[in-house]
Amino acid sequence: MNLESSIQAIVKDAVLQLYALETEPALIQIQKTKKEFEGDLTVVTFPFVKAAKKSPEGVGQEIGELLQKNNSLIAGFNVIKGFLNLSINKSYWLQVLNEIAQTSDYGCNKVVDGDIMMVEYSSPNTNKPLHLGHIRNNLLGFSIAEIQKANGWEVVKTNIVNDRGIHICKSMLAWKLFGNGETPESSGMKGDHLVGKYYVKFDKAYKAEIKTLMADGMAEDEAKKSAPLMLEAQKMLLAWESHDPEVVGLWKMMNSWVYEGFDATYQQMGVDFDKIYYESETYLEGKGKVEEGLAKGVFYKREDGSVWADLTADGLDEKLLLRADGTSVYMTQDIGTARLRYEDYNIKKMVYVVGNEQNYHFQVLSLLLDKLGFEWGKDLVHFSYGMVELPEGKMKSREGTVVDADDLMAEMIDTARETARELGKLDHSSHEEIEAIARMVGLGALKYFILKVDPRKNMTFNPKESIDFNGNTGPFIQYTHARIKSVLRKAEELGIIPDKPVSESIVISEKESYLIQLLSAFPSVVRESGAAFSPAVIANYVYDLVKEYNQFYHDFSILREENEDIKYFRLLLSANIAKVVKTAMSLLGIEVPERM
RNA sequence: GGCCCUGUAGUUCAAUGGAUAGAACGGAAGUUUCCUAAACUUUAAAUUCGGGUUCGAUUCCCGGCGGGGCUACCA
Repeated sequence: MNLESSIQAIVKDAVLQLYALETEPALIQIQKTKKEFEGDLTVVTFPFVKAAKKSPEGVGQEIGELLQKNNSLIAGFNVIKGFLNLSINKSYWLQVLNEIAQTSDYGCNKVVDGDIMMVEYSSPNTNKPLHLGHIRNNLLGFSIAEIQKANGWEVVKTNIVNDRGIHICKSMLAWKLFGNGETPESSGMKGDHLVGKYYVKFDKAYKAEIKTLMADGMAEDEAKKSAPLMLEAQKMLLAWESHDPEVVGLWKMMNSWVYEGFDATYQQMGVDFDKIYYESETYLEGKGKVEEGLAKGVFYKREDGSVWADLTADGLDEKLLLRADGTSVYMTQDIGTARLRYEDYNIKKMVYVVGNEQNYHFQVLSLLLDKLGFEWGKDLVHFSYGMVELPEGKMKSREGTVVDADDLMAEMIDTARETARELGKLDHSSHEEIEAIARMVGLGALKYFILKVDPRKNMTFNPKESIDFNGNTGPFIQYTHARIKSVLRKAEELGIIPDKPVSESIVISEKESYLIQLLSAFPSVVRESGAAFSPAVIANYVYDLVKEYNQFYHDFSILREENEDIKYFRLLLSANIAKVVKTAMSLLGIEVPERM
């Protein structure tokens, strides 16, 4: 039983005794006391005022007195307006610290017991390299997977690679026409970037064709449809679908370049997958289900042969499921992939990490799966996140305003290395160590920058302003961890290792008990972040913790403290803050260095 | 047009219906014989507008204004 629910229970009894008011303990509002007031926990008294027929202050005073009299946990209280601020006994906090210190997997909850959750994220197209939008997707996907693991789920991280379709044919065609046999080896380019180059080349040449056609008097729509390059790309797609060996050979070769590139990017980013699905292998899977739905009368066929779902009764539109020529669309494929996944794994919960521009799609998907009789259709989770925008608006790959993932990560690492050099931080470190730390810090800055924002909201990234390394940033948190580790190393040289409980009778400061209180909140933060699908909850928590610790570090001596018990206590406190920081950051997919 | 999301300091972000709306960057002013100054301290600076519900609204509801998205036989 945690402190908050204990207090709720005691307050419930007090209210019953004083005012004969029956309340649900869970409805009693307990909050952490604001920093500017004295106390640890605050009871909001307004809800009892009516039954008590007294002023909020009076109610607070009465409850406070009763609690203090009857409960040794309460060391004191004060009432301000309708807020009853309770001070908790310091020995209680020391006891809490000792418990935290002895819990090796502190922060992990058994909210569920090993049920399988599948998290789909990344889902790239194989015609261009990953960009900043993918970075947000990948970081959120990886992080939420880690967070759900910490909450007891067995998580299967999955990726569906969009490796077929007209857009893939475009880069293939451009390479065939303009490539002169260029390969990653011959050009020294990373495979995904090389393929992306031809995707851009296609678009340029295609636009030129449209322009020419329009100059000859053709309407724009018509020109777009009849440009020779587009017709050629469509022909290529048909050839691919009929397994034309030459086209398939080209496709395999170029895709293998892309995968090599993606693998490098994923590895640098520190994300991974347990199971990868390829659209080329799954895109026909949904058709059977649609036919089934058609037979059941859930869907209907139009005169031209196309198949539709009528969702107007559910407040949505009509949705196409099979084209007139019998080929499948995005929605059909997602139905098929979902079916496959549930055959492959005993999934209890399916999570799609996909941008909020597809909210409608997933609303429909959920409904369709439900109509098709999948009992899990209704409660699939669309982890919908906001776009990353530039100051001038949306990133547009065709206008060359996308921020490339590889470039950005490399820049961040360079900046980290340069900053460390300027500060003279790593003058005595080996080359390998400097590189490892620069990578941790550079990526830490980037990842924290992205993850601290509420995932649902759009966020702005200004490429001209570099991501900060000071203030509310990843490096700030990493630095604090490194500082603590440094103190712990020095303590170890003195023969002090904080691995035993501390005496619960020593006198500690408000700052110190507040730090313990923050530590004690960690498991519920992890739970809340999992329930809300928000890594930002953890990011904000760990920042608060570290900010408080830095003030403590500045104002208190640790190793120079003369009282041995207090010195030991501060070491134990510091060690456990480092432990929680490390765990919390790992849930964000961010590593923390031992020194920096 | 219809549907959905969104609007907080100059900027980027916080705030289960609760106290004097928190931070960071940027601005101004400080702290280093002392465990790492990527730190710490002080300071100026914000809830788009109008109604409603409530003891109490940045938060919930209605309306106006602004921003974004979806509304493809693309994925």
